[in-house]
Amino acid sequence: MPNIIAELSWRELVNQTTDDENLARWLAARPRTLYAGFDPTADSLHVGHLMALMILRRFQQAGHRPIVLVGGATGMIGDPSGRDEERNLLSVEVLRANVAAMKPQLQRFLDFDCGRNSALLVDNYDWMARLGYLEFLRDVGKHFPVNVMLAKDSVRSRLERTDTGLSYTEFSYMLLQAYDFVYLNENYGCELQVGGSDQWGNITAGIDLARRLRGVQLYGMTCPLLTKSDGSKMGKTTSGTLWLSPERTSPYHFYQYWINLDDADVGMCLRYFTELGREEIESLLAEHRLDPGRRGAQRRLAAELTRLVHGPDGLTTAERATEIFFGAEISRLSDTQLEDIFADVPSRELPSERLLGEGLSIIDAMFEAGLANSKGEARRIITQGGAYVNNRRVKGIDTRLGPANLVGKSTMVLRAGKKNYALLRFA
RNA sequence: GGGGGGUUUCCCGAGCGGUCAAAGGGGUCAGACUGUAAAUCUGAUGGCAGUGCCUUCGCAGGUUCGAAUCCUGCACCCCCCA
Repeated sequence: MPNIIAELSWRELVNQTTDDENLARWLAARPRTLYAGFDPTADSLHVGHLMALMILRRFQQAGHRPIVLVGGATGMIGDPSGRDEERNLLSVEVLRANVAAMKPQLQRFLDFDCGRNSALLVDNYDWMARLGYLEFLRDVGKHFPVNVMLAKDSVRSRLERTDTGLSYTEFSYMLLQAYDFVYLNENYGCELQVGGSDQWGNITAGIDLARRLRGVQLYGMTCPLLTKSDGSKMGKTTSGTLWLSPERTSPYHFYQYWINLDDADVGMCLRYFTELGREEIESLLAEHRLDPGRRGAQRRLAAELTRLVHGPDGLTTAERATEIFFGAEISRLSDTQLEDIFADVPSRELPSERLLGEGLSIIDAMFEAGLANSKGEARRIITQGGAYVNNRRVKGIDTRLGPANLVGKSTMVLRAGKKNYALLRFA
């Protein structure tokens, strides 16, 4: 079997393991079953999940069996790890819907139908829900010394803060996750848990519990926490999270995020998120150093990821839109071409009468198109020279738009700043 | 249950009863420079109309010519003692 640890190591995906000496050998001996947990806090996965997904994917390709555990139960509690505030709890119905929505996305990364190492999707609600409190305290809680729990990073850091507290509910979280591991071991032969470095405490808690409860030795591995060189969170933009579902984040925007990635982060992302080999990544980075302006590494990264997440069609759409937005002349396009290319761009329909007579004021146009949240903001953008109609800068605040400004028969392309487009259609 | 501290515009945070749409920082947005990058610099940053009106300082009342600033009640948060 391929040496999965070696593979993960050169990609710098290994932060810590519970057995540095033997883990590689243990994994090479025969196919193993491993799991990673995902909180179903939304109806889509996002970029923050990518690293764990890719790790599971690599394990599967190396012949191991990955289990995706969604925390239908633990999501109701909330993991305090890496959180500086108490969480809001989610309702059962919402969690259910979220879990269901995640499945098709997972299928892009993992093969759920490939024989003996098919991936598995489990929801801990299925076993947690019927667990009685007394039973749980007796069988699980008994094995957790409170002083050990208090020493865990996730708990201690929260207790050190004076402005927020830590509820008993969140404090108990690690017991639940520990129990998950034991449960998966008993029922699916799962012996390894992987997660972000902030999961270390929870993972080791599970390993301890398994040893005390069943006398079995389980393993854990964490990957580094994903942060960008400037300290901001990967996959977060001003407009919010970068989601994996096309409904929430269009392929174009997804693609653009990676194109725009800082030089400093592109190597890391290629290693973490793509399946390109070591040599190929090295040579991409070498080229990039010679001519960073071409953004060759970013382009490749964006292409690989967009194809993986949105398929070849999604990639094509994204690339074509990019071409137009950052190059070609808009005025030559027909209505159908526009519709195609700008499919991702927010559009707004207005009655065509508004173009007649005096015409539509540029302030109203920017506001109606959603490029400004208020007319004051529209005014500001225009005054400062950031407003464009069909990629031509608008000269002044008194500009009015008439039928002459239409591209094709009924469309107008507005832009605020360098990259924010919106369409106005007139019917 | 008792005592103390807190709740300000996107975030942090300052705010003598009037000159507070509210300092400062961060963020964000736009511009310049660039490589659809980073850094830097400039400007903007409650809403609508323009030198005025409206909404905002946890919630609800009250005192006052006038309150984010004072009083009362309520809610939530934190800390300490039981």
